[in-house]
Amino acid sequence: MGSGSLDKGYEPSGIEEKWYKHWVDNGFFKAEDKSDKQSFSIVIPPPNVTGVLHMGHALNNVIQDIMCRYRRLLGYNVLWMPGTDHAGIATQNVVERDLAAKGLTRDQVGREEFIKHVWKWREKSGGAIINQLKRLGASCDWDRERFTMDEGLSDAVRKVFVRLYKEGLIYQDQYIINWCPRCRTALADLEVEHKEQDAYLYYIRYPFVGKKQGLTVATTRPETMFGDTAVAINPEDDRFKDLEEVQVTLPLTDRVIPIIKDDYVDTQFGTGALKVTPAHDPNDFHLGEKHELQKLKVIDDEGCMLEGAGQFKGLDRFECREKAVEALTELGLLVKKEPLKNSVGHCYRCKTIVEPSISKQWFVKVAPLAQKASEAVRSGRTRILPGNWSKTYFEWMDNIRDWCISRQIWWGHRIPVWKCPDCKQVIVEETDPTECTSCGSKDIVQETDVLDTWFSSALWPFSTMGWPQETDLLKTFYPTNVLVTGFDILFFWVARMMMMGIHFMDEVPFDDVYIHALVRDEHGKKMSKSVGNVIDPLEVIDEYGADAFRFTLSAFAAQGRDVKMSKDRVEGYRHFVNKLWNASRFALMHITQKDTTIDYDKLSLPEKWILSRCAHTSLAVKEGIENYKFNEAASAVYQFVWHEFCDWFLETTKPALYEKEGVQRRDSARSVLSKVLKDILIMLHPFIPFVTEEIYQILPATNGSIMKANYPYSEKEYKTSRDEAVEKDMDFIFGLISGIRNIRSEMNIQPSMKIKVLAQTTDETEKIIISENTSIIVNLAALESFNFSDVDNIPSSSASSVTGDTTCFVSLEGIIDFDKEIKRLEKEFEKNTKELRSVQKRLHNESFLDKAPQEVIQKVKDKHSDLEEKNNKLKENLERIQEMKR
RNA sequence: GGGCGAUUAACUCAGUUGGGAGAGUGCAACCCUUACAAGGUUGAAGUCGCAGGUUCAAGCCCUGCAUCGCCCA
Repeated sequence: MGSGSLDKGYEPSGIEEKWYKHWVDNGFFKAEDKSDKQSFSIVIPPPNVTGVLHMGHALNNVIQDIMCRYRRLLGYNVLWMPGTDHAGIATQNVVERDLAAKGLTRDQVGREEFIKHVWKWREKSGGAIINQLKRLGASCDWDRERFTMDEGLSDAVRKVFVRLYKEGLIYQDQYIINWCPRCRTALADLEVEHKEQDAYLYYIRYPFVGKKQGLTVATTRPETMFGDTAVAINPEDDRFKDLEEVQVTLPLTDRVIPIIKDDYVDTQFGTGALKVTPAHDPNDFHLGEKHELQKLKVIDDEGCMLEGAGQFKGLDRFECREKAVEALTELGLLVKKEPLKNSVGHCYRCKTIVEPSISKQWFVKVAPLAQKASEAVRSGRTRILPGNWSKTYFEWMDNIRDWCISRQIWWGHRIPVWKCPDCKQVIVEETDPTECTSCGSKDIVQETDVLDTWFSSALWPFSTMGWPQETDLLKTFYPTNVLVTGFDILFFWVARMMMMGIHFMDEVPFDDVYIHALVRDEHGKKMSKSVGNVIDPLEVIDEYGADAFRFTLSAFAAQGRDVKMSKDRVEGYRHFVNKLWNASRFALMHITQKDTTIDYDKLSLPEKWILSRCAHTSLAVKEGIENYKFNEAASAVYQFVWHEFCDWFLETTKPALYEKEGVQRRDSARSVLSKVLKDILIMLHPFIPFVTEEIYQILPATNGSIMKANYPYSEKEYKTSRDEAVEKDMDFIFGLISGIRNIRSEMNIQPSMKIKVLAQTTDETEKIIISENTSIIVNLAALESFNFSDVDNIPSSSASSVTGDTTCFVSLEGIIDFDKEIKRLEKEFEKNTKELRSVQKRLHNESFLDKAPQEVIQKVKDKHSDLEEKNNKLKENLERIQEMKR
């Protein structure tokens, strides 16, 4: 039970740290390994251990936190599994940079020493992002935090590798792969980013043997010519119909290479003659396989030219390009060069241009795994939301190529393969071998490569829960309910988790995959350091508070659209938090510990109304969160709090609270206020956890932490509270008040000036509603008096407004401006007439009456009579005032 | 070249079984009314990208086009 009061203005800085600590200290984020409660689980997409929190992480984790906090309010046993991945290449780069600052290279320190350096770095500065997630309010079960290089997860990696190898799904082969000459490692196809660049297309003549004439080939990469082992033409190409030559000489070398024919060659591109470099181009590689061409590697691991380049040996590949073109020009073999835009692959970690290169690497044979993973989504076992992403998923899964998993770096899971140099035996076991299983030699050597980081990330949903042990945690929480991620790692990660989960757990890793938007800057541009449009989430939190920031992300997180972020927007939602704060401050002036029960028989109309709207809102928020429509949930509660609870309810209820209507009315108002505020706080807690906890703790009629509260929705409560008839009656009163306020404003009546209003109606129901709520009208429209009048007693100089069947006449004795009032009424009349006409048009349309459903026709008819009635009244009022003017 | 998405008020965007267009910000006017000026009241503002089609009825469904963006090759 709380006590005390709130400071005058909302100040986030003090409260956030305090409550976060309170939650952690009390173990509120902890999942139970075994429980009778329903379970709900999410594994975090592990951020890089080198990472710092950016907007994408913030959105991603706020969404997860909303779901976890919401499920806890529903009484679920919730597991939100946190952790980081070891980001092999990225981390190695960071540590190498550190070493370079001391004038050292990794080769100088050696593998073992280098790994020690990485661990030291990790101790010191790795995982900073974890603390940043805490600033955001993330309610992860931190005691279970995992790291992909932890012992347990490494065991899982080992087991998976061995099993896949023994099943024939992992193999080693010479193949064309993407090589980053800077990181000096192979990359998976996915890890290459293609960017459009300005380049030239060089036309080079390859002379026929002993002749001047030859075939002209077109290439963007002249330096690879030294690796050419054929020239290919399309057999259907008319240009080469009469060609008798079968060989050409390769310029700048003394080699002679064959002319081959293959319908793969695009006759539209270049000259129709294609130089074939099997060792340095993926397409040429396949062509080379087909035609059994030699694969001549001419570029080394650092991007420098090898022997085959002759005089250019040792040059950097791009330098060689220039020099080779110069030499060709001198020989008169460069026919022309023309500008061209082409797509060039870059390393996703260091942005160096990758070199396609032939190399011996380890691969996962993914087709059989992908097929099942694809099927799981096709059958609906796992849902990808929004649904259109499943198309992208299928597209990839169905055209998947084998996954290169070996990396020539040191930081990562070392491939558990040993080779015996004596008898060539390959040993792949779960425990480290000490001797050759075949010849018994002690002289066995372990593979030096490590595994791709994504290989271990692919096991994340079950390796973090203790697999390969059969833990309670796995039984309770696998498969997880949902995976939340951006689409940028749909292939990298989601697809691979699906494959591994299905293969090793016999069950998909998650029921749903929710793909959220990317966060961009306010103009829709991708945030990037080089453009300088990055907004640091931590700075935003410092400035506006985590709650305002979280609410902004939620409110903009519409499905299928990017989130455009700017500090102005956050400021707007900070105002909302402030509004909630002040409404609570007001409530605290009135409610007491005793106001815990509501006497449902003694409620006023506004009280019934706010309870009904509150029930409506709790359902809308529930549905929004459960259907991943966080923006809908956020705006439903925003609308309710600001424009229903604050704007109308608090205002209507003030007289009762100030005891102007007796003690019984006061207590009723207090109890309703107390309940609704409490419900609002709980509904809002998943979105803005800190401020709701702060207020909840102070509320007199609550106990303990808001994290232990129950979400305010049940079918039963909804049925008793929701009352659409009440909402309609209340809307009528509000409409009436707005009508009078409009007159006040348009006629420039000072707020301090109290006015007299006479109402006239023939509708008995409206009469009753009005009489029961006159005081509300008098208060909110700032009236001196409000009375009924009969037809004959219409006050002479008055402005009028029509609501339902009721006309209110605002008496403006001596201050009325006839022209103004005529204009005002004319405008209203015009608007109403326009609407009336369109409705009439539909009712005169026979096919409409014939074919539209009965309810729709009835609705239109009702609308018609309302509009018609209103139009008559407006017309009467207009005529009357025109009469008065004369 | 293939695929996906966007186009609605000045700006940012909502708008699912198709029934006649909404919000926030901004703008204008008035107001320090005892929770809140980080506020209140009132108001102005849109041929829903263009052109066809389906339908009694289209922002929503279909076809084509334009512009912009993303992914894959």
